[in-house]
Amino acid sequence: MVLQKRLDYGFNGYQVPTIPRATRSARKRVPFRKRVEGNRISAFDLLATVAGTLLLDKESSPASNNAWNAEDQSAVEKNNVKEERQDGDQSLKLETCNVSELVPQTNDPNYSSRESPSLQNGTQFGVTSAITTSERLDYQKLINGKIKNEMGGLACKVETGPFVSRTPGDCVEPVSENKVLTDEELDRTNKASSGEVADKCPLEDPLVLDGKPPAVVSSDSSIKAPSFGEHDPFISFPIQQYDVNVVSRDDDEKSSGCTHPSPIREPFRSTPRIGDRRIRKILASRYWKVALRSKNATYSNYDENLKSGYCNRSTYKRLRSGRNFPFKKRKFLHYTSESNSDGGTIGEGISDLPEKNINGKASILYSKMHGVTGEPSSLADQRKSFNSRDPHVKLRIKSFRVPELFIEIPESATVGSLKRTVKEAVTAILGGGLCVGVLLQGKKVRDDNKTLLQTGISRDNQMDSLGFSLEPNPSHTSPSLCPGGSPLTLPHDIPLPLASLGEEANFLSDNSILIHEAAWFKCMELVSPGKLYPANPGLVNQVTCHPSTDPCIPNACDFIESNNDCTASPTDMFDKSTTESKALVAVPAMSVETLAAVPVHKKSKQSEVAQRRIRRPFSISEVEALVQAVEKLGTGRWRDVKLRAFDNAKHRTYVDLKDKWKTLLHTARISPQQRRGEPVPQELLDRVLNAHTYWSQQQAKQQQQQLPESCLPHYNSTMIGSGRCDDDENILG
DNA sequence: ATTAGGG
DNA sequence: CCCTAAT
Repeated sequence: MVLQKRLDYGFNGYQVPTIPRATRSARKRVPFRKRVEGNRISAFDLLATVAGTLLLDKESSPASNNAWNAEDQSAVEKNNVKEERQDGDQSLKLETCNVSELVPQTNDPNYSSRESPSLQNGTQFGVTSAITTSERLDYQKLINGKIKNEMGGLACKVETGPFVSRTPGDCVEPVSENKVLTDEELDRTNKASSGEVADKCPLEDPLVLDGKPPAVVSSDSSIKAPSFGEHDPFISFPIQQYDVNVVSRDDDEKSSGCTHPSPIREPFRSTPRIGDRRIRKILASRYWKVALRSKNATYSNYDENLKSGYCNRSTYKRLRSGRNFPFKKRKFLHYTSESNSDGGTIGEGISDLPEKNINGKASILYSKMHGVTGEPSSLADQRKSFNSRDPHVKLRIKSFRVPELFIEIPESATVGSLKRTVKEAVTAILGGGLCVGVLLQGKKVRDDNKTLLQTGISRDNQMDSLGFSLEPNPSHTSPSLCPGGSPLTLPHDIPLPLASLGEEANFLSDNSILIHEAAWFKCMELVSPGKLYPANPGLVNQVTCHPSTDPCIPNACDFIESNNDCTASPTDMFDKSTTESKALVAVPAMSVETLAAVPVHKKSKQSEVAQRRIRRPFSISEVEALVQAVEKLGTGRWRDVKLRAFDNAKHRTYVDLKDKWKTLLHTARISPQQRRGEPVPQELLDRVLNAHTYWSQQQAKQQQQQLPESCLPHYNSTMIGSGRCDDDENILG
């Protein structure tokens, strides 16, 4: 129960920082954003925290959880029926967590064209598949703020699908994921598993290495593709894998680029039964581990827990949607880069590996990387440019994938604009927002100063296990990317925990993590499960950062609550709620508002521009209509002016009209020489002045005399010589 | 949600 | 046009 509350509580404010301005009608006023600087927490701290928490959670009784849930569900449903279809946001997500396929070449010409199936299919794609599934599911939940009822069964299936074949209704083992993770954590931290000993390095797991991607990939299409909202002009396309590679792979086809809603009920592709617990555990842990690298996966972790643990999709949905209500209308014009790179290695100069470590030839390779969007097919051809001089290491990277993108675009947008948008996003990523990671035998090569020879890359026997990964560069605020937060990328192999932070965590170059207040909130929740910390916007939270030198050994948590000025504890809300279910409804709503306040990341200028509405100068006829309406209605009734004269102009809000009147007035008052833009006929400007004068007088009179409206004089537009007052709507008549 | 006003 | 404050 505690877990349930905590999870719900902590998962908000997610994309709050990025509040794009789309169509005016769709824009949602959001509370003043505040910054909470200095929320720092090390990934390891969080790991330790959550690991411990999960250990506790694992012990919680599923039965009791379900009991609570069943009870709660009805209550929640009653309270939130209206949230059923609050949002039809559709977003386009280009997702990939991928790694290049690298085809090492020896001097043996016969070897040159050989692929590295183990690395590709096993190490990378298998993982990717798992992530993709979970992320997509979660993504849909997040974006749409809803889960179709049909999703419930699916949700359970999704949770286990990739790993163990289960029947659709199988929702037992609600904390199975936790359990798996916990075991994994124990493996990692104590080098001793509570159960069987899993491979220390999952990447080396034979099943993963040479196995095909989990069949769940093919079922991805059944999860994504949310239905279009009726009132939402935006379309989202969950394009999970934006594969720019040259080599087509069947594995990915079904999960890539699907933009069409698919029957959610499509049965989950039955996965080859893997009964072995150990394998399952490994896979699951991998799933967790990788999933956390995406903010979406972030949620999926908990979401899965939530769903699987309580088998109650309705409650889940409502809680979810309830929490998200402030954002239901939010539109995302920007595109956000999200890291879910498999490597998880970020920073520390890995990005410059091509130049440094692969002399000469590397530059070609690198430039080709950047040119991926333009002419990806030429990548493979670059192989020929690798001369075969002995001291050189010859590499062939057959493909790269761009990191995950998240794009939302109005459905009124043209296909061309969609293409451009995607292109820009991809280009932006490739243009500098990337790190390149090097993987050797599944391990990240962090020391950039080592030579290839020293590292062993030059040895033929190592070539099979050499890989590259494209990863968003957290320190790089790529233009048009990440306006609301840097990608969730971990400096080390950080399993699950940070997933809970999602986009709210920014990883800094010093291995510390700048977290949003929401993230802080989650942390505190995890640290003190019994206590619901208030999400006080003014709260300055700090978590010291003690990155461990051993990525496998998380440090102890060291939270420092610098100013816990709790004024309104959410627990108070529980006190007023008779039932816990109500509290569960209430708390998320509160947390949303508060959590909504914390964009840590500063928006780049370009993203700012991208979000800004396009400038649409008023035409003369529009000015005419505006002037006429104001003459009739007076100033200060902009809503009426809008309805009267601009009801059809969706892009003109009453605020716009008010602003335009303001500028018109200003224009009328300045000399013609000072005016810019399309000249407004002097006649109109005169009318503006007259109307303004008149209505100002009326306003003054009204204030002085406190006369009722019916006594006010009739404004006669003919007094300025041009207009006629034939308007029956003139209330002053 | 509107309105008013500064930027 | 944006953003905020005040209704």
